Amino acid sequence: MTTAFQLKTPPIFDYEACLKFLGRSPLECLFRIEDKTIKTLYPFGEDKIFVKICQQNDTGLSIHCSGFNSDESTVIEAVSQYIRQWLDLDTSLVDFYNVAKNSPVLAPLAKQFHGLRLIGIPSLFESLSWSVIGQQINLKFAYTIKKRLVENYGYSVNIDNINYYCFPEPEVVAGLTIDILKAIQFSRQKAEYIIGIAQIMSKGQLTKSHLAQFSFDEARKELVKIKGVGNWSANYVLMKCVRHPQAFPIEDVGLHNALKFQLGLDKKPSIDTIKQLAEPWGNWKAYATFYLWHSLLNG
DNA sequence: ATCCAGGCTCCTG
DNA sequence: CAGGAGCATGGA
Repeated sequence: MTTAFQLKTPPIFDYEACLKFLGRSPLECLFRIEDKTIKTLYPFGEDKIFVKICQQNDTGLSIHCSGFNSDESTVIEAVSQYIRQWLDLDTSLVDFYNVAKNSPVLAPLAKQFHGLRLIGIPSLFESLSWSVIGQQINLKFAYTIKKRLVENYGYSVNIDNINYYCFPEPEVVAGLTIDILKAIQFSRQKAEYIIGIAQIMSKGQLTKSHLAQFSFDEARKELVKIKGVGNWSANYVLMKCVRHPQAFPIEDVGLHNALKFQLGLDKKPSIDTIKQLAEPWGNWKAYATFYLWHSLLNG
């Protein structure tokens, strides 16, 4: 079946700023951007819904869905929720910009990227996996590994001669072996970590809804218990998936480099320096981090 | 060739 | 708890 609808956007929203972040890697394999339209395959139970998103006008996005058997109104609701989470459409940015105004580092970025939303990763398994993959390797290589994992083990549909992919399900990854993952250039450790996470999740011992019931600090402690998930990864997931605004991956090299550049330092700032610097950001540390990451994109 | 990359675990002191 | 070694491997 096919359906189309409009999704209202919040007052402070810049679709093209979001597109720029989404388009940051040519190796991205979970969605495509073409003519300012985002095309992706959204797993919704048995349905793998082909979703096209484009800007309709200043107040809304135009959403087109196809390839589903579920009830139309159910699909519209689910896809709406998915996009609102992905593009963070339900957050008011007014307070963030007030905080940014008083921060020498953030003020210019807030102006430059006005309307940019914290692009998330709604799937818990995907966000955890991506955080593990991204540990201590350059982003290009991380995207390459993700692509191999997705193309080999993710559900795919061919539409207009192009393959669209869903991130692999935990049940699938739980059944893989370390050697299989090493063959697509996971390190042994990362292969162990991601299979372990997949096993925990496929057994239902870790779910996003469960995690969402915890406070930020409780959730962080829960995540850090998982082998392969340290403080950086936990904060990354809480920032991009569970969407705690105070999540702050302070050990992040990209954050360090962005601060170094923004502050005109000759060295990367120390963790202590960053702690002090970020203190006034209060509950907007996740957004601040995201804007700093975005400042590293050129062009 | 050398250093770096969106770190983590495990071991010491 | 803080600090450090070892890990693993492509990119620039």
